[in-house]
Amino acid sequence: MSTNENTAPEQPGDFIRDVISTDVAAGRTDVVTRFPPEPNGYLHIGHAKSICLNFGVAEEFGGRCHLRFDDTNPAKEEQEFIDAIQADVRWLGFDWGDHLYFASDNFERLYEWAEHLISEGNAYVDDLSADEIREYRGTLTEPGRNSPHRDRTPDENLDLFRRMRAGEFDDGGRVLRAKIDMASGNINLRDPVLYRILRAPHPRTGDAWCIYPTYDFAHGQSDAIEGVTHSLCTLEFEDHRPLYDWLVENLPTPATPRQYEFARLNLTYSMLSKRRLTALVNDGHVDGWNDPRMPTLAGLRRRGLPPEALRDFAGRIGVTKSDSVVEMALLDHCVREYLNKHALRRMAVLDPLKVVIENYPEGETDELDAVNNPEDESAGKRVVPFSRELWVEREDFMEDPPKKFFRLGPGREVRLRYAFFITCTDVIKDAAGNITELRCTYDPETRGGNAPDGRKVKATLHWVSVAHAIPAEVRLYDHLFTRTDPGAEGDMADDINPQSLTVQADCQLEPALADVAAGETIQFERLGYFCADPDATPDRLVFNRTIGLRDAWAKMQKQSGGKK
RNA sequence: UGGGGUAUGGUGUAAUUGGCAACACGCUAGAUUCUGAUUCUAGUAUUCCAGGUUCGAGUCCUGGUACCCCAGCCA
Repeated sequence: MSTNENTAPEQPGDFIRDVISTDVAAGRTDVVTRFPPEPNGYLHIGHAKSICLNFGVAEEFGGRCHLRFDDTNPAKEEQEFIDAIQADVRWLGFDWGDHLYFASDNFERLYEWAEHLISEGNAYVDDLSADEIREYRGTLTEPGRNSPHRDRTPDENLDLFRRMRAGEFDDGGRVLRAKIDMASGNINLRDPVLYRILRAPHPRTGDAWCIYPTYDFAHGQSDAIEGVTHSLCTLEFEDHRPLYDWLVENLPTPATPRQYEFARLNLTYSMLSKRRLTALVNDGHVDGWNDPRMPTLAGLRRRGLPPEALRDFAGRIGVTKSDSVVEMALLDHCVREYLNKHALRRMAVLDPLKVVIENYPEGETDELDAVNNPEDESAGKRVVPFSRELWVEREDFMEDPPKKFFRLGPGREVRLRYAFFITCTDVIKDAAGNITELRCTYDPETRGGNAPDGRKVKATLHWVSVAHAIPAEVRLYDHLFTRTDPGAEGDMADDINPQSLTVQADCQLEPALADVAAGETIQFERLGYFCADPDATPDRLVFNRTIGLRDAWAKMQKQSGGKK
């Protein structure tokens, strides 16, 4: 992932990198970070920011980055997510080597440390119910009250805690709490719960445990056990840092990791909360976690976004502590910029209109050279078949074109890309007045796309030979939501874009598209970038539109108040 | 009338010890073009507010304001 440019620092600095630089300068040269997902859903583009930060920082400072699953709540976690998350991180382009960890690997040690806390008088078993604990906790402005069980002796607590582990109590019957300060302004310090009783099969530990540590009791300790030096997380954990530090201080941990918080990513027209993405999937608003409209890595991948573009995006948005909303247009730009340089060009007609070249001999076929990628000569050329009957894009013809419309119209001459100039001579309609076919003539002298007499045309159209065309379905995706801030007012479901998916069922592709590798993103000339979808069958290919090309004409039409 | 954070163009970020507010995206023009794409050129617009210190403040001081997070036995 490193560039051959040995000068340009591709990643600008940020406050996190500043902190690490300072630490390194002070002699703490070992830099260890970690990406710590909970396996209760799929990764999304917000996670990509964190992944790029954690792995990027580790690489830049010659350290390492761990992949650690924070799997402390078996009620919500599944093996499917564990597998998917690993696949997504790899796809994004990162490698954790041997450093794959699970918080659950530390369950035994965490349990011992809980007993340690109890022995030191720093934790106690509470019999209060969840409701009572909430009530005793106080409010944001009023201090809490001590639990009546707060002053049990260490021996009594030890006995109770061991019996919790042994399964003597019902789920939720008792908890272990840290003994800190029920009057703290920071609610996380009002005797936070460290262990709860929960009988649910754990994807890793099965039914070995019926008590599970909370996030707070597992995260920092896992960092310490792994030797993580810089524990990077999002802003909402800022209030947890005092607790993180308290636990590390009061436990015989092998190291003292430090937590730093940065702002999570927000993106216009999308929603990046795992809880709400889960709801989109479960409520059937999308086809699954990898629906191409989803901001999940699996969805973006299926839509055809290259991981390079995502990494570029992550680098450009920066890392700060201020809440912000990044425009989707920036992501779009990163995608187009990468694909413009790397994607092969092909021709495909999404909404076919037949053109008959009247002066072209029937049954004859010509083979024309076409460049695979004008931005990359090494991509070579291919041959495109031409014949008397062709498909062109329906919207590239207007019977009564306005002055700004450069494309085909009665009596107009345009270029067919890499082929010939053609002139429209007749428009054929059905009984209902719909245009069913165009009759044209071509100029044999313009073979290859240029006129020897130097005459110009105002437009170049993409096309496909009818006799050689491959049928396909093309799925056009738009923003999943109509608002830049879905769910900001009312129900998120009300903001779903009813036109987020448009299916073009009978598209016609040039033959070279027959054997595109699934997952490869290609430019359909003049239309956009498209990616073969696994839904394809032997007799029908399926393509997803990754993103359209910028379209000055469409913009003009929009601005002049819709189409005419 | 709790605690923790954050404020720089439309958006996201930058700005050595206080020294001409910069980069990118977007947008608007124009040039080039066998993709109305790409590329190129130009333009557009910014320091939350009020005081203060200073020759000079985005940066330092004082006082405000706005917004975000926290009352899971979720992470």
